[in-house]
Amino acid sequence: MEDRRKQIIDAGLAILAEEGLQGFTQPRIAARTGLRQSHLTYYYPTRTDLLVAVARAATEIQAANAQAMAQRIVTREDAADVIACGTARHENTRVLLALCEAAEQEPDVRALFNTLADGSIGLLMALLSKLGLKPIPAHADILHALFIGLSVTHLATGRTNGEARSKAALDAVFTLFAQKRAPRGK
Amino acid sequence: MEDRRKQIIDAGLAILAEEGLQGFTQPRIAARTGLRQSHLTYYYPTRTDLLVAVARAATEIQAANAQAMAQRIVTREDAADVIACGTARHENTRVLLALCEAAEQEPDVRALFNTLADGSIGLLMALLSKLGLKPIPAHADILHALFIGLSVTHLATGRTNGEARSKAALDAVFTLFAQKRAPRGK
DNA sequence: GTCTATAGATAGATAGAC
DNA sequence: GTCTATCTATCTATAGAC
Repeated sequence: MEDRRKQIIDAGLAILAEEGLQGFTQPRIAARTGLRQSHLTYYYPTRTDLLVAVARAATEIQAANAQAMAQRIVTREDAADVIACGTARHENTRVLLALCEAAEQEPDVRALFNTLADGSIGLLMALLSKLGLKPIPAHADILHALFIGLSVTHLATGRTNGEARSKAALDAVFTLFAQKRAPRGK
Repeated sequence: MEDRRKQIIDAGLAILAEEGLQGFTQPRIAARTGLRQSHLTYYYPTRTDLLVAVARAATEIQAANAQAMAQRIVTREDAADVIACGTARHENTRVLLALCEAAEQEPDVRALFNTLADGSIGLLMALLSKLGLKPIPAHADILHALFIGLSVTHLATGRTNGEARSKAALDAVFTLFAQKRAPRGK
C-alpha cells in the first residue's frame, strides 16, 4: 500500500523535527509508525534509502514554508517580523540542521539541499524586488545565511529573547538595504 | 595520569572535527586514544561526562580562534577576507554544529555555548570599533549569525566557490556598515 | 588508582514465512 | 507483495581483577 510509505515518511519527518538526525533510527521511526523495524526495511531497505526519501520530503516542506513566508511579507516593516518569526520555529531549525549534516554524508541529500538553498535565494531576490530594494545576489545570500545563523543561534542558546534579537538584527539589515537606495539623514 | 585525560579530550575533539556529533562514541574515541572503551569510562564514567568535557575544550578553542581572527583584521578590506576564510574551515564548522546539537540536549553544553556566543559578539563589537564603525549590538549579532550561516551553508552545499560567496556577502555587509557612517554617492 | 572482561541495550540488515 | 524472526555489529555501563 502506498499509504504506508507516506506514514513512514511522516514519522521520519516528525523525528527529525523533534530530535534531529541523532534520533533518526529505523527502530524509532518504525515504532512511531506502528510497524516493526524489520517491516520498515521492506519499504526502505537501508537507513540511507529512508533518509534520502525523508530528506526529499523535508526539503519540499522547507521550500513551501519559505514560499509562504515570502508571501506574508508585503512591506519592509513586515519583513523582519515575518523572518524573525521563522527563526523561532525550532522544529524547522532541527530539520534544517539534520539536512546539513546528512548533506555532508549523502550526495543525494546534498543535491536536495542545494536545490533548496538555490530556491530560497531566488525567493529572497524576488522579495528584495517586491520591497523596492535592489535585488543584489550578495544581499540575498546575506539574508539566507542570516536566517540560518539566527535560527541555529536561537535554538542552541535557548535565549528567551531569541526572536526579539533575530528581529533586531533583521531590522538593522533591512534598514541598511534601504539606506543604500535612499540615504535620508537618520 | 593527568596526561591521559588530555589525550582523550584531544581524540574527542578530532572526532567532532572530522565526523561531527554522529561519530562521537566511546569506542571510537577510545580506539583513537589507544585505550579500551571500558578504560575510557574510568576517566569519564558516562558519555555525557565526556561530551561536556570535550565541549568545554572545544568552546575554549573556538574562542581562541575567534580572538586570533579578530587580531588578523586591521582594515575594513581585511575583514571580509579573514572572516570568509574562517567560514571555509569545515573542521571548525563541524565542531560548531556539534556544539549546537549538544547544547540542546545538555544544559552544561548550552551554558558553554552561550558563553562562547557572548564572547564572540563582544569581540565583534570591539572589531567594529577598531574599524571605525559604530559598535551597534544588532550589527555584531548580524556578523555572528552571518558567520554561522555562511559556514554551515558552505559545509552543506559543498560549493566549490563557497569561500568566494562568503566573502562577497561579508563585503556587502561591511560596505553597508560603512555607508551608514559615510554615505558617499556610489 | 589503573585497567579489563563482560553484560545489557540498541541499531542495521537479511533470509525466509505467509 | 507483505510482513516477521533472527543475526550481527555497535554502543553504553558495570562489576571486578590487578
